[in-house]
Amino acid sequence: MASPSPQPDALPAGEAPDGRQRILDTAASLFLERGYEATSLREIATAVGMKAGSLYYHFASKEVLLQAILQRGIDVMVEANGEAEAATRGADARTRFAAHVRAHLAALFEHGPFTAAHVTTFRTAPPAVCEAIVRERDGYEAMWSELLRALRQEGALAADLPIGLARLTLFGAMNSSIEWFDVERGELDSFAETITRQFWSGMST
Amino acid sequence: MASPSPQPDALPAGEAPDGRQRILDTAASLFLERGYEATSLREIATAVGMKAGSLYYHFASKEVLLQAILQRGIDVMVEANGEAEAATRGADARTRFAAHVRAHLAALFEHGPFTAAHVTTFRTAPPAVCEAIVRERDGYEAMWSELLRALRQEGALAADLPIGLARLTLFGAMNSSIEWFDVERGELDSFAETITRQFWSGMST
DNA sequence: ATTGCAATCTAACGGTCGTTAGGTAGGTTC
DNA sequence: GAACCTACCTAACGACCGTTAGATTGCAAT
Repeated sequence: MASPSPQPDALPAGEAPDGRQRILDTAASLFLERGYEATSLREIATAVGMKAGSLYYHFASKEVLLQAILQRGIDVMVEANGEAEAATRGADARTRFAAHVRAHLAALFEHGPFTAAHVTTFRTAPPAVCEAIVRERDGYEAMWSELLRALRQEGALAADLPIGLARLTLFGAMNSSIEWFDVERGELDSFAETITRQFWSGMST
Repeated sequence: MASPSPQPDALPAGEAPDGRQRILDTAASLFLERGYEATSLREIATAVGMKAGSLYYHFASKEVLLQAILQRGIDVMVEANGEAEAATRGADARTRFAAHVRAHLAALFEHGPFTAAHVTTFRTAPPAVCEAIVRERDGYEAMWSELLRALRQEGALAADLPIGLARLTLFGAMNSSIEWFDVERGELDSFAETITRQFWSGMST
């Protein structure tokens, strides 16, 4: 009979991720690429070098596996956001905004497939999984709303800016880059700067 | 043995959609809500009031059904875009831009679930389906790129605006509204105007 | 050497999936 | 009224799915 998950999610220090970690990485990649329902546990197991039944030593069900991945996706975002916050405390408004944009994109492209898999999978995830992680999700969105509200209060953003809608369009633009931005070919810094300028100053002359 | 599809896709004039049409509508809704893989033919058939096997009188396979829906999704977009083009010919740059934004959002929310299902389903659709519709998709995207290029040439958009990237972020922002905009509660006109202003003028003061 | 635990495999279970062959009811045409 | 066509239904097929119980392997501690 399968025992409960024996190890935490974050990999300890250096190298050689163990079985559970490799399952998480591989499954996140496959969920991102093909979707949750279209990916079978046998596919995941084969990619990891196991048999399907062995996955149940690490995860109680496919849904629990997805939940762990989506959870980790938020954790990556929140952490990147916190670092951007700390690194630009006291800086001018545009610099802070740019740092948060860059942090969000870094979570999507530079810290494994977890955040990207979260973004593409959440909407159609099983209800039980959504409910289990929706609180942290709301928390991350609230962090962004508070940032925009603070910038507006400083006079850097338009006084009549609808913050909720502005955040959603910004999220939509950044998250959609999963579908078309190739982190191997483009520089993330210049990409982040372009998106920042686009939203900060608009497209018109 | 099932015969080939006996009727065209567009409903003729007035009322009472026939079997094929109701299958398309229902399947598009379900694909949009739960995703393609997560929706079974038996679910679709039950929702339409049929048995699963009967769907094969109208569609040769589940993939062909999806392809018809995605195709229709593009058709709706292209048509809305063409109307916006015709209705604002000769108008000033911002008016034309706003009309195209409004047309794209109308395709998402006011002409059935086809375009929305297209946007949410295309990325993870079976390769054969993607290849079958990618040409028309590219065509629609080219229409937008040409619009932005024309506006830039008129001097209405920033001379150094990266058109490809600007189009992608705009698409990302508009299409993401599928996840959060409720057409029952909000007015589409004011929503379109807010997004237009956001991209045209930016958020900063 | 023996015990014990962690991690994986084997082999199968019931269920659901997309799909198909063949039947059938009702309307239209000759 | 016989033939035909349209639009469904019935019943099943094989494949694959998530999941489980129990066996197995290898290493660590005793």
